[in-house]
Amino acid sequence: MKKVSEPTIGRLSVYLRLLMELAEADVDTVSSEELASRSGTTAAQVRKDLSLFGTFGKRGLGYSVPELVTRLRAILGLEKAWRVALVGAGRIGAALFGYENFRRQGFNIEAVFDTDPTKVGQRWNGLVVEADAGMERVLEERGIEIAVVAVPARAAQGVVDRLVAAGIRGILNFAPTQLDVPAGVVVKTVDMALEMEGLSYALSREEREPGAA
Amino acid sequence: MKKVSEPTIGRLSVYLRLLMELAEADVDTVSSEELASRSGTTAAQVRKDLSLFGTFGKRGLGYSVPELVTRLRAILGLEKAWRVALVGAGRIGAALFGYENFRRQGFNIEAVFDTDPTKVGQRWNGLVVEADAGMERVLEERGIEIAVVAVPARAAQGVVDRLVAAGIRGILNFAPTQLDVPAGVVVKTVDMALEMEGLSYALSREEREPGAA
DNA sequence: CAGAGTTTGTGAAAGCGTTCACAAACAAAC
DNA sequence: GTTTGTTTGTGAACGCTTTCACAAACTCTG
Repeated sequence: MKKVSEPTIGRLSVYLRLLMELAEADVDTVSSEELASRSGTTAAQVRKDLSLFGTFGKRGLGYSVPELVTRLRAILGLEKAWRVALVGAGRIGAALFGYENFRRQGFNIEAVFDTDPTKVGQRWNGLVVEADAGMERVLEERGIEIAVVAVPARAAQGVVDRLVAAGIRGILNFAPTQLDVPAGVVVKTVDMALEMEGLSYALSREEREPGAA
Repeated sequence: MKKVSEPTIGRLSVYLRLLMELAEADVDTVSSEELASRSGTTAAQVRKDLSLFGTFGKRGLGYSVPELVTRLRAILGLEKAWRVALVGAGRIGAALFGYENFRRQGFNIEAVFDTDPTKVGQRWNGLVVEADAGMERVLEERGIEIAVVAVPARAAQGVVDRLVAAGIRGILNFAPTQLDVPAGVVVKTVDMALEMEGLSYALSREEREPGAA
């Protein structure tokens, strides 16, 4: 199998989302052109992305929506339900916990941890917030596979070290900090401040040299 | 001025964050090597990134921390305070509202909007949640420059159209959907589900072909 | 069933971003 | 002041991703 880039995987997720909408609307066939225009890319890009994983289309017709949904879900590993733990029961943690699109794709939050004694013991939608101290044991007991880190930046590396030691190999990080993990552990960072600074740059730039962007 | 890529801007933000920490610790000089190892990139990359905007270093010595902080803040447009509106007073909106790193870099949330009548009128840290209907007027009155869209996906495009019509040219989008905007308007999307699916892909892949990643 | 019209899959070309490698510039030591 | 050691700035090479372009494969119509 050829090498697959990060951006490609991101686009596959986008295609999948669109395809599920199309399936909902009982559309049964879609062209690369249609998919491209709805996802903000080009038809050639769509075909290249898909061709990395097999040949799913029919020439002269396009792609079968239900089939492509199935294929993409398989490719992205979304056929199983993932067991997820949330570390940090602050506002970001709460937002994530309530995020619909999470559960819908099979990411089930099955544990919530925090250090704050006033938060420990609270019920979140039927799930009890647990003390940070017992984290390793709970991760093991519940077979957690993915952790979401939503703690302050200065605490993040420590948490991550513990998660890695406990066997977690996938981490979604919200702390605005560089994390070091051993090979074999995957970290994705969501950095809102970074995105805002990207906006700031683009807007300042337009004021300085109009029409440049 | 040469063309500057998205990834470069992202790295500049990271460098700035590190430099502010160094400044806090009264470090006054830093090498590209040091900056690189702390930000997870290479020394050559750091120098290339910075060289796009001028020559800030001293050969044989490195970069002056305070000077580079100033320069980066200028480059990223962070010398001014940006007036930001939050559209959508749900959980994600609440998380963002309380996000420290936002205000610290000069992004001031000066209006919050929602359609839900039970939310309108609530006080958020001294700021009253306003009805969606009066959005355009408030944006104008308060000179809002950047909007954060934290509404359900199906409502996002409509909100964005109104924002653009009202003169907003920078949008941070949390809705998991493709947004169409005219040229000159910058949209950055933060898509948590997408990142999770990236994790799912990487983890599934490792199970199928260990050591591949 | 033949012909006209679509749409895919994919090598090849082009475009970008990263890495390399080294001369130039400076600091520090003696 | 000279030498040794360090670090920057940058053209060139490299590698990866995207775009192009078109033959092959299929549909649909009459």
